[in-house]
Amino acid sequence: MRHVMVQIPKTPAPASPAPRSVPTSADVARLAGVSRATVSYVLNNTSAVRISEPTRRRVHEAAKELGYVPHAAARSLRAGHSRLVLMPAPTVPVGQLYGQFINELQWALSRLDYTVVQHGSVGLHGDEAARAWAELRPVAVLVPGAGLGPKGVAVLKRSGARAVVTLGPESVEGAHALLMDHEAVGRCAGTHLYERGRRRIGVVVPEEAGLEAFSLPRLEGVRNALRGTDATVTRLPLAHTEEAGARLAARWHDLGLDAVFAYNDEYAMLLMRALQDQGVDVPGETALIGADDLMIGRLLRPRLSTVHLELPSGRDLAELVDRAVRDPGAVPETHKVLGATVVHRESS
Amino acid sequence: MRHVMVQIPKTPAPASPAPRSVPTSADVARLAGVSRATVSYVLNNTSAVRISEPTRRRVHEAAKELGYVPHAAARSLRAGHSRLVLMPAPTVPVGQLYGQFINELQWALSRLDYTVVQHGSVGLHGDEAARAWAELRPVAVLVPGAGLGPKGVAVLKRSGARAVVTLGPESVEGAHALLMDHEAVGRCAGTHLYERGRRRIGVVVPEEAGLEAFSLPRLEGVRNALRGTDATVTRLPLAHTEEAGARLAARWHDLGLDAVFAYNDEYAMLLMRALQDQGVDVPGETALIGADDLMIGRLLRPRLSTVHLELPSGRDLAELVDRAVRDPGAVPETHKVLGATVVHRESS
DNA sequence: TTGAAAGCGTTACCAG
DNA sequence: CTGGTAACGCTTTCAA
Repeated sequence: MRHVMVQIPKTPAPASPAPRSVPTSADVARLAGVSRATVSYVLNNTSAVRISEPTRRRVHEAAKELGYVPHAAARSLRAGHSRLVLMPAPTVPVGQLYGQFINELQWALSRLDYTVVQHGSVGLHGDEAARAWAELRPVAVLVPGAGLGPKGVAVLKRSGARAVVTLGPESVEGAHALLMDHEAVGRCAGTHLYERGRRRIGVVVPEEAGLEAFSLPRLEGVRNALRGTDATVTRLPLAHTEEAGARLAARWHDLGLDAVFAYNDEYAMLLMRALQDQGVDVPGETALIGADDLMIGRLLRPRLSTVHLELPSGRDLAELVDRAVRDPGAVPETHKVLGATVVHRESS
Repeated sequence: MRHVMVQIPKTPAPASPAPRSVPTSADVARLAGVSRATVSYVLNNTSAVRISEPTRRRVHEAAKELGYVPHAAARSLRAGHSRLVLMPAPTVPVGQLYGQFINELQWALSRLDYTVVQHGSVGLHGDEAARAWAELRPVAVLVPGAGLGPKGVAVLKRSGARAVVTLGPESVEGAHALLMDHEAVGRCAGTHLYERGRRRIGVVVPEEAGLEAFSLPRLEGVRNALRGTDATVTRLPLAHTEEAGARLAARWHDLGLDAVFAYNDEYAMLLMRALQDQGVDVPGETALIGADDLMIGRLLRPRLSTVHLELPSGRDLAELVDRAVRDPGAVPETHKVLGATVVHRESS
């Protein structure tokens, strides 16, 4: 059902103060009785020019009185470049792990005097999105996940982006790459389960769209870990609903698995509950391991084994961006940044 | 420990193709052999002017060949306004509920031809942040939570924002308000627990910073629900860690509570686990209710009672924004938009 | 149907 | 130390 807004009457606004047009630096200059250049010098603390203290004060007062705010577009048009770092806003509900990383990154970049914006590019795909981003003439673009091709990188660079950094499974021609290879996550999990003596291993693959970029490499990682052994790998599609969990658990004995890597801790929790409701002993009958090392894993009984991911620090990435911006000609760097380690608890 | 990036050597870039400067509409015009005006007409499909088909083709081809992308700043500078809707990027790890809402909203706004960006304003507070936003000259600003005062609203409006919408506990002078009163959430929970016969009621208040805007109204709501009854309300500060949960549970018998409203489902899960580890029966000895109606609540045993929140639809909000932009003179609307209903499961 | 020119708000250069 | 002026890229009015 659509939520209907309930309007609350308010007293009419008190004679709105004449919708003046937006004040410009010229207005400030007029009010302060100086030239526009002087205003610019004062407000930007230009060190090449000395302005008398009384003049400075008059300018600052005039600016405050008018509520003057500089026009970023005009400024960067004149300057020929901006300090804007753009990243697409996440379109899928993203874990707290990633959210925290983004935050750290934003903080680190703003310390370096960049403005960070997340562009809500819903429905735009690949190079289409790249064009939309390019219109804002960002000095750098950070793109998590796949989806940006060499064409897209070229568009961005031709539009003045001095650094394009991808955070994803593989590097893209022309862009710096932070390789976050989720294959390693699966490999960790697979190896762990094998070492614990398990041989018939299931791998949960979320049915929710948009997660393939992570889930398929993780599945592949398990396959790679077990290639050439006597273990088998079974792909287990699973939607993140109670019913789907129950359905999967219902056919558990037919599946005959003795271990599962559950994509991440949230799916692991779902599956653990479903298995327990079904009377399947964890880890006795079936070992279970998740990934992402979320808090909920520690709260389950048995405590959930998991693959802990170590993302790069926001500061490191911010510095990479800054370096790339300062030296755009440099050969794109490629870094492996996804540390994956098993946290062995009770469920495996 | 700081994560160290591991560099992977790459083959040098193949003689980077002459770092041309970014192509402008003048370049397109030159290549197509027409004037800049014609380029603008063609690329914007200006209906007031008819351009011959061959010319159109030449312009399009030239634009594609150069990889021309229009300069948003120049465009909006000339136009005197932008189609940019700005919202601050969330600084605290935000629940999936809110994340989904943001996404829906972005989609709806882009359907209406707005560009949505989330501004990473870390460290900036209140009116300081408002100034930073104003520099981008957004046509509308959406601000969740408190923190924006009437001064901030004024700055934004003087900078040309035709709509300022707050989503928070109270309305702000001059801005449209979507009242998301979390007091109602607490009221629901308190009433529910009272009706279930509970009288000594604890309320979890997260110790994590940045959540006060939600947690305090929720606490207050419980107080309001129970004012004038024989029930007592005890404030329970709690950090979201296993240890903090165990510490709280350890003194449970001393506290002598028979019910808890746990701020939200995540804190409820933490507390439920700690209580169960301590041998406290839920709901027999202590009833427990969360909020936000997350998936994890359904997976707990006993299943977690919760307060379900109904946020406004992204479409409704997008339409409010659009209306406000089209008619900036209108009296600011104030809507109550937070539907709160108890979902009674097994834990209360 | 196309072209020339003005102007949006800034800043940097160069005279006073 | 300060003021005039040009230029950034684009759209739009007016003239051809």
